[in-house]
Amino acid sequence: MAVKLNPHVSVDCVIFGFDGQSLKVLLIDRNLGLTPEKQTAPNSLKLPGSMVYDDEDVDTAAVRVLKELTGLENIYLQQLKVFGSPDRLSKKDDLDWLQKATRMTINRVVTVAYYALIKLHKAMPCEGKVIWQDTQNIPELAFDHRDIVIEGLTALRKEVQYEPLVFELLPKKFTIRQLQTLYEIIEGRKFDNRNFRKSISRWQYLQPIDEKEKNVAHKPAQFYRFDKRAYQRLKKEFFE
Amino acid sequence: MAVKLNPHVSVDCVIFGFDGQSLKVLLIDRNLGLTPEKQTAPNSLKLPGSMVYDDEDVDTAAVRVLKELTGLENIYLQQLKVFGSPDRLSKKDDLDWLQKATRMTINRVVTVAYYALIKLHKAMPCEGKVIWQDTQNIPELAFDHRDIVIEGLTALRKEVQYEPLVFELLPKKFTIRQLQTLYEIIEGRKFDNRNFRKSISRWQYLQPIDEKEKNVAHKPAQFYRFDKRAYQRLKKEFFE
DNA sequence: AAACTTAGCGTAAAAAATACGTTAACTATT
DNA sequence: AATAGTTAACGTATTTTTTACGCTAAGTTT
Repeated sequence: MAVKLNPHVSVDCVIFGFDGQSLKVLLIDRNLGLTPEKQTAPNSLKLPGSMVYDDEDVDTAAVRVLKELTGLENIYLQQLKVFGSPDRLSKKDDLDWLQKATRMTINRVVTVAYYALIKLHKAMPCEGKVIWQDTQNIPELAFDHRDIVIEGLTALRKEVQYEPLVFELLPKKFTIRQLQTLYEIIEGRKFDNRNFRKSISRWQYLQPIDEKEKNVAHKPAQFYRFDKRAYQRLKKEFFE
Repeated sequence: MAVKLNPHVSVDCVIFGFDGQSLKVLLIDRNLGLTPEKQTAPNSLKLPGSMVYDDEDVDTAAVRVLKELTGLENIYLQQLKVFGSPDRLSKKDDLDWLQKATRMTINRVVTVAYYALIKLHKAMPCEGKVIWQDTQNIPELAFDHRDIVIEGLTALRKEVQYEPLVFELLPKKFTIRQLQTLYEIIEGRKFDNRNFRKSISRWQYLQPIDEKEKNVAHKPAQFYRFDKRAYQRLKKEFFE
């Protein structure tokens, strides 16, 4: 490895995506491509992450992990929480894997967890190499990564109440139905469609575009887009 | 020092207190008690913090810092954010001080910032040794501690909207006026007293006690207390 | 006893949230 | 060509919450 690592601090990213049906989280199978004897036994799924380079900003390390994996930049990325228990690496499989992956003897890593929101329909270099796990059903993962995912879900559910995060997960053009479905999935409750429309009709940053659904066996829905500039302007005005 | 340190990860605590008039943050003067020639030049004020011990949970380190300083336990304490820029220690004074304080050559520390809320009127062992700085006016501090304080204020302002954090800052018994004043200071805006009373009258966890103000030159105010159990019960019911 | 000061209640109006029914526009099927 | 099936999109009445604003109460000081 060319770059010097800081063997004490890592970053891990909980990357969320929405496929129209359900909320997914990106997981990596650390056994993928390894010969059977090199593989670690169960819980081979983990979050994407990396040690922080020796002279690298921690936040930058998270951006790097995202870029390397998805090819995407300018993604919504937030610090989630630090996981700093001294026995985070207590499972033997995890320790072994870490040693092989970093070629260092490590017995403690404090990790800074981030969560990111991406538009799932975009083509990504990691396609086929990663697992998009449904967030309704998170299996046991490597290290304390299951806890991290759950913490990420909690944070997303909270933040989505106050910030228009859903637009980071939806495609550029979307219908009101898609918007409502996504809110319903994240918040885990149903909305009355008529009242939902009424409430979002106040959002000046939600703009209809000159396009409708096609080839659907029902009345085609209007497409909308998120006007980020309008949103930021309104937010600024609000604070003045 | 008897305990082995992890020279890469530290914790820093933004400790808030309310004296009835204004919101304060606890700062330490690192020159205090040093002979003049040993003192570091300007910006000698810093947040309380510590390196994380080698086998210590990061959260536990923050609890320890709080306990050592204030003697208090079971304090409201939340992770705030990680400050992980590689040039956090860029000021020469800061590096020198760190070297003296830890007796180690350190060129990078990732710090996990926490914020804590305490009841200011309680007696504390650190009394006289620390500075309670008004949050309206935070001077330049050591390291990036000014940024950390500002981040702490932002987090407090946000959280106070959704959680009854104010009761961690108020004395056990308090008046509605004190409660309102604290909200006004944290949120930086005024409330209509009549409407304020109306809105809090729905809070079932806010309970009048059998005591009123004494020796005040006006109608004495009713004292109230925060019923934490009732709050937790109501919160639990809400999520079911 | 009069003046001063903050506590504490109440009502009317506006805004937001909730509950609920019907028509519109398309495709697929006969 | 007509019918059935499906989701889009709109509107109104009711309840709840928020906002705006005025007056009396209960102490201390002079």
